Amino acid sequence: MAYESKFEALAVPTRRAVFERLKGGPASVGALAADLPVSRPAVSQHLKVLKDAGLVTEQREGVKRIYRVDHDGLREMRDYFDRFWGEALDAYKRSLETKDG
Amino acid sequence: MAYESKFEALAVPTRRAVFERLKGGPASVGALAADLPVSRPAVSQHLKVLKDAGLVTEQREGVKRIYRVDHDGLREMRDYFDRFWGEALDAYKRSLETKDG
DNA sequence: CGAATTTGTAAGCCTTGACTTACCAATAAT
DNA sequence: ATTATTGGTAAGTCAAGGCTTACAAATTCG
Repeated sequence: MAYESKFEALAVPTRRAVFERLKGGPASVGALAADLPVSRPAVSQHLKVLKDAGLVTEQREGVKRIYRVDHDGLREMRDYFDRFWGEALDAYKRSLETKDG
Repeated sequence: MAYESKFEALAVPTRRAVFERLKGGPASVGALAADLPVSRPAVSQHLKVLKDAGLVTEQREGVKRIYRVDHDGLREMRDYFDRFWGEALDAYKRSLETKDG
């Protein structure tokens, strides 16, 4: 799963709010929509984007659909920034050594 | 500096390409544009967004402007996902304990 | 000063996408 | 079977923004 779609998914405030809401635990579409200032279809559409991006999972329970944070997808994003941080600092250190030497 | 603008800034592929290019070291607008399939004004506009988001810094050197990764802004993003990861896992562990107990 | 270099900005085009309402499908309950 | 609950999908509207070309400002060099 590429980063591309994850960055795009998390860029929209409403969609990130859905994602952060799921951080506290699983929830149905209706429950999520009840806490947000947008319509239920809007939430449903956001969940589809998050799911396609690999950031949430869907589990059918009767007529309801329970959404949860996808830990694998979340870890990818955490790793991206951990690595970015390390590489940026390495490059910076190298530039200092070059100037000194 | 809020997360909002940083997520939005990194969501656009071209803009993230600019940011990742800067990870390897500072560069001028023209140098960045030379490596990307968009015009120089486009790169300039992306840099403005990245700067306003606190992800890059600008330093004037004569007629050139050197852009660099803003380590503070980058750390904010890294910390965001580190924290998110921890909190999501905590919530998950709690849910397991509740079910078991 | 006048020409060249480097970059930001303005105007305009055009696609993308977030949101709403309306509708349909699927499961559950009486 | 009929009704209620839950949620995905289609169609349409509207604003946001990425990109380009054209232009202007600032610095450097001869």
